[in-house]
Parts: sequence; C-alpha cells; structure tokens
Amino acid sequence: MSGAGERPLRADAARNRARLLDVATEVFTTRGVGVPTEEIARAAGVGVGTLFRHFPTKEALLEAVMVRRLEAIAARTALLSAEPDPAEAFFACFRLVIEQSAGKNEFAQALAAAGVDAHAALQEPSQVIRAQLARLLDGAQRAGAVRNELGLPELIALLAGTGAAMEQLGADPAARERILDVVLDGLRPR
Amino acid sequence: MSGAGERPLRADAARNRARLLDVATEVFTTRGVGVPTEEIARAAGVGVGTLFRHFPTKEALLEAVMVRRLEAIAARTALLSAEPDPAEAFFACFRLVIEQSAGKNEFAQALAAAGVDAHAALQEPSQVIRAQLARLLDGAQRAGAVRNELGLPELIALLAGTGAAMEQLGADPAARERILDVVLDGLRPR
Amino acid sequence: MSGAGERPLRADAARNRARLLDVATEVFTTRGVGVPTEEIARAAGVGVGTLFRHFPTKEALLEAVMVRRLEAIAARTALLSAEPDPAEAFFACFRLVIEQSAGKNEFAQALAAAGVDAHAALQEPSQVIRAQLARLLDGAQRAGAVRNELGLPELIALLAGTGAAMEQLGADPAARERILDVVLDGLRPR
Amino acid sequence: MSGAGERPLRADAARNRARLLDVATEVFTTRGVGVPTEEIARAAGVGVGTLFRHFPTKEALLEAVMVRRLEAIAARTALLSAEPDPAEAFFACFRLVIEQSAGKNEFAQALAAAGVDAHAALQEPSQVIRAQLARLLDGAQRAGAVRNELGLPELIALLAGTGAAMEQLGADPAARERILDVVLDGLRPR
DNA sequence: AATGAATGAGCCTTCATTCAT
DNA sequence: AATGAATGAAGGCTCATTCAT
Repeated sequence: MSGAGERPLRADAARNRARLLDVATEVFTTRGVGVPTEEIARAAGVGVGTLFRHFPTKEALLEAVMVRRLEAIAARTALLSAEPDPAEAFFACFRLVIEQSAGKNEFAQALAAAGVDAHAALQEPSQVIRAQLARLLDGAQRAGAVRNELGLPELIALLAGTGAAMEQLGADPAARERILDVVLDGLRPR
Repeated sequence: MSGAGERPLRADAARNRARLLDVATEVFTTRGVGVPTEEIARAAGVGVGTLFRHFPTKEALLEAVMVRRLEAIAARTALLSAEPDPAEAFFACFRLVIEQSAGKNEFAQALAAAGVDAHAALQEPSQVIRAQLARLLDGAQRAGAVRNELGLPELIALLAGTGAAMEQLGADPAARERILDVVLDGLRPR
Repeated sequence: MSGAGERPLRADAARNRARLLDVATEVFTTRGVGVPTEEIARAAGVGVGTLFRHFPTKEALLEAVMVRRLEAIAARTALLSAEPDPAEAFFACFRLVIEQSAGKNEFAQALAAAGVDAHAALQEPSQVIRAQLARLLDGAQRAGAVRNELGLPELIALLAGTGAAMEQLGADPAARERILDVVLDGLRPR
Repeated sequence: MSGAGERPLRADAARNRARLLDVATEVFTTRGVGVPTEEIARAAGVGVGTLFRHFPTKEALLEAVMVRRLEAIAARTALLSAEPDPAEAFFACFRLVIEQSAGKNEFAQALAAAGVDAHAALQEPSQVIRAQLARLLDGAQRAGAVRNELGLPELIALLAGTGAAMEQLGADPAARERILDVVLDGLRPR
C-alpha cells in the first residue's frame, strides 16, 4: 500500500535512492550511525545534495533504512501465516526474525525502538510485526508449545536480546545455533 | 595491582577523579557516549581542563569507566568462589552479571567489547572475569546443571544478550524475571 | 530600444518569462532576495531549469525585475510631461514614485542602487528617470515651488528615504499621508 | 542595569567579546548580514569557536550589535532631558539619532525592527528610546514647534527614512544637511 | 523548450583538546 | 592543580547552477 502522494520517480532517481538506502543500511549496521553523510553519498556514487534531496535529514535516512528492514521482516512473517502447525510457525518466525537481524547491530536498536518509539514512520510496520508476533505467540501457547506466562513485550525483548547475543558470535555458526537452542528450549513450558 | 608509575595523588585531586568517574558512568550509561565532555565536567563540578588532566582523552575516560565496572563485577564474581554448590554458584553469577549491567546499555557494549577488544586496559579485568566465568561454567557442567556443549564465548554472548533483552523491559521487574527464567532454564541440559 | 539580438520567443516561453517576472517581483519584494530560486520557479509553475533558461543567473532575474519596475516608473513620469503646471507636475511625480515603491522594500534598494550602480542593464532606465526628475525639479524650482538649493541627488535620496519611511507605516494610510505632507512641505522654499 | 546573572568575564575574554562586537558592527553595516561568521571571527583575530562561545548563534551576534547601538542612542537621548528648551531638545534629538545611524544601513533596519519587533532583547532598549522620543515630541508639540498631528510612529518612520536618505549622500555632507533641513522644516507647523 | 534530478561549494554550528591565567 | 577561554577540524544542511532525460 505505497501511498498516494508519491510520484513515479525517474528511473535514475529511483536507482540513486535505492543505492543510497543499500549503502546506508550497510554502513549504519557495520559502522554505526555516526558515519558522515558525505561518506555515504560518496559510497553510493552521488553527491551530498542528492542524498539530501531524497532524505531531507540524516535521521530521515536512518528511519527509511529501518522502515525497509521492518517491512522486509513483516513480509516474511506474513508468509508464516500459511504454516498449519502453530508451534512450528512460532519457532520458525523466531528464527526468521533473529536471522534477519543477524549481523546488524543497529537493527536490534530498531526493533528495540519499535517497542517504545517516537518516529511515526516506524509505527506502522512495527505494529504489523507486533500483531503477527502476538498471533503466533498466542497460537503456540494454546498449542502448549510456549510458556503461558510470556507476553508480547517479553517476546520482543527476547528477540532483540537473542539477536544481540548472536552478533557476538558472528564467525561461528555452530555456536550461534547453540545459543538459539538455549533460548528456544527456554521458551517451552517447564 | 595498581602499577608503579602512579604517584599518590593529592586528596582533592583524588576526589575530583572519583567524581568524574561517577558522573561519567551515570551519564554515559543513561544518555550514551555522545554527551559532550564539557557537560560531564560541569556535572562533576570541575572545569574541562581538570577532566582532561585526569583522562587525557574522552576515550580514556570511557575506558576507565568500563574498567571500573568490570573490576566491580570481577570482585563480586570472586566472592562466588566460596559457594560450595557449583550449580548454585554458576546461576548466581549469571544473575549477578546481568543485574550489574541491567539498565546500562553502554555496559553491554563494554562486555561485548571485552569479547573481542582492542583496548589494552580492558584486557586485564576482562580476562579475570573470563577466567572466573570459565571456572564456574565448567563446575556447573560437571555438576550436570548446564548443557555440556556450551563454551565460554556462548556464555558471554548470552550474558550480553540477556542484559540487552532485560533493558527493554526496564519498568517491569516481573517481566524481566520471566525473561531471565527462560534463559536460565534454557541453559539446563534437555 | 529592445535590442537586435533577441529572437521572437515562442508564445509559451514568453508567458513563462512573464510569469517568472511577476512571481519574482512579488516574492522578492515581500520576502526579500534570499528566497530560493526553486521556490520562485515552483510558484511560477515551471521547473528551475526554465527559470535559468530565461535568466542565466539569480542576479539577472533580480536585475530584470528592477528594470521592469524602473521602466514602469519612467513610463508614468513621462506622462507628467504633459502637465502644464510645473509645481503640480513635480509634486505629482514625487507622489507617484513614492507610491510605486511603497510597500516594496527591495525597490528602495533598487532606486538607491540606481544612484550609484554597477549593473549596466539598470543604467538606461534609471538614466531616463533621472533625466525626467531633473527636468521636473528644475521646472518646479523656476516656478518657485521648491527650494533652489536642492539638486538631483538630494531629490533621489529623499524619494528613497520617504519611501522607506512610508513602508514602516504600511497599515496606516493616514499616517503615511502625514509623513508625505511633512516632506512635501519641507521641499518648499522657506 | 546590566543584570545579575553575568559573571565578571576574564580580561582577555572581555577584549575578544568587544572586538567581535566591533568587527561585527562594522561588517554587518557595511556589507550586510550575509557575511560568514568565519570571516568576522578572522577579522576579530579569533577562531570561530570563540565567536560562538560568546554569541551562541549568528543571530545572537546580530542582536547584540543592535542592542548596543540602541543603548548608545538611548544614552545620548537621555542627556537631552537636561535641555530646557523643548523645541531645541527635540530637534537636537532628531539630528542625534540620524547621525548615529548615518552610514549604517542595517541600523535603519534595527530601528525599523524596533517598531514591530520580535526579539525580546531588543525590546527593552527600544522601549526606552521610544519613551524618550515620545516625551520630546510631546514637549515640542506643546511648544508649538512641531505639527500636532504627528504621532510617535510617524516620528520613528521619519527618523528611519531620513537616515536612509542620508546614507545615499554619504560623501557629501552639505547635501546631507540640505536633506535634513527639508525634513526638519517639514516637521514644523504650516 | 521544459523538466527536475544531481552537483558541490559554502554556511552555521559543535565539541574534543590545548593553553594562558 | 584547576580553570575555562580559545581553537579549528568536522559535520549536517542549503541552494545556485548544470545537465541528462
């Protein structure tokens, strides 16, 4: 549902915008949000002016990056609605969200921000995700696969935390899997 | 082991140094490391010049803050050596580290940094902690209280991650406890 | 004497040029010359490119605006040549020039600039005005209606100054009239 | 009545502040407010940082310049209270204000701004001036030296306008005097 | 001819760090 | 030792102007 107010955008402009988003995503997640706008522009092969034409503020750029990530997650979690087994669906979703944010420190912050938040633009996609998570959690709990005392806030916090934990083990997939097992097992009723 | 090169430090100088560390700890953890040095100095009731006399660099100040926190943790975990029950000792230590870092986002980073690191000054205290964690982990595993396949890196990552998760639930102690339960239960052998 | 080098200009191009001049006049006089070119173009319903096709420089646009205003004044003052009573003609002209520039701060500057100047394009129309003012002043002085010691520079300065004064009283026509009376009376021989 | 909240200011700091104000006054009035802050700092022999330490904003610097000018005028006009002859006092004041602003285009704007205004800091000094002008005007009118129908707004507008007019004749003191005569004579009752 | 995206020099402002007092 | 004024390199952002479409 990409709104009404947007005009088609010329081919090259769209390409530049996309490049900027890609570069910014990469740079922000690997080196933090302190990277100068000028460097991002250069890495995207455009001038600063172009960056600021597309994103009126550095913060707006960051927001756009986060929105895109949240939307990607929302799209993926939506696919899990098809899964018939609620427990299966829930755990697949947990993995998916973690993996999406794997290796991206900033994203943990984005998700965290989604918990409280202030930026209007993030509200919509994060609400979508929250709604889906809530549904999946409920299903899994009804199926007896997840502790009943856990609520949505705890789930979100665990997602962010597990993501953060896995980032530290970046180079070692087996260790990451072990961590994920710990958390997933911990979610089950005692 | 406070080295050899340091001279006694006049009483007021020592007081200033301590105040700066306290204020910086508070400020860095609650508002991030972006807070201007001048503001820290003012909050500590000294001039910037004094701050830079004690800590030649902003980074040095941050480092000192982290060292102090790590040393505090090391001191506490050391006390747990006395605990006869290895499982008990391990879980108490886990809680302790988490609680120390609870509410302090930056500290999670400090711990994370302790995993890889670059700053020489952090090496020593973090090595101490690592050694103690390794010993406690080993004891708990021998006692059959913790999964055998987990290594020290996974433990550290889980500590950082759980700390991060609990920060999101700041205002809700019960929810925090539920999260901690999930992880602690997950650590147990299946 | 609209030179030789200009080709006829397509109908729509001429319309755009006129619109740009109108908008620029309005915008420059009400909000100052600091308004971005892009905004002027948008208000005129064209792209920036079009603006710069018609006026190679922002300064050129400002110049064109001023030339048009000067020419309008020159045209009006020319009509006063018909007036048989020299005193009448002079005072009418004074009022006219003031009223033309009333409410347009920038125009006062334009007139001021006409006194010294640098822009070649302004020279011609301002010379025309100056010549007419000189003639009217001379007539009024011969008729004994204006102090003999006043020269053209003083007249121009008074025009600009009175215009500036009246701008401050924008909302109060009666007060403006009172000011004008002061100056007009002051012009008379003691 | 320079408030209570200001601390004494070190000797060199005071010197720098004064130099900055002097330079800014000169530069703003001769070349407009568009001059880069960096240039002002350089001309004052300090770094930009120093400029911004003393004046947190370019606008604050401009404001300080204007306040100082207004206060200087207020101080001078206050001296005229001693003058026994009301007509004499009024005309002296008129001259004085004009001469203070002579050659300083921006100042006309400051006075104009004093008419409407928004900046709190300018309010006080401009109110003082207005009050004094009002008193002098009233005295002169009672003495029959100035037209009764003129109010304070008209007086202020005439001051600004006359100042503007005289700026155009900068190099020619005799011509300036002639203009002033015109206005002063015009102020008298017909 | 018109369009509007792209460009990049330049501006205001911040802040870690130095140094005169 | 302490102070806080001074410094200047960066950084975010604007806008006149150019150029591909």
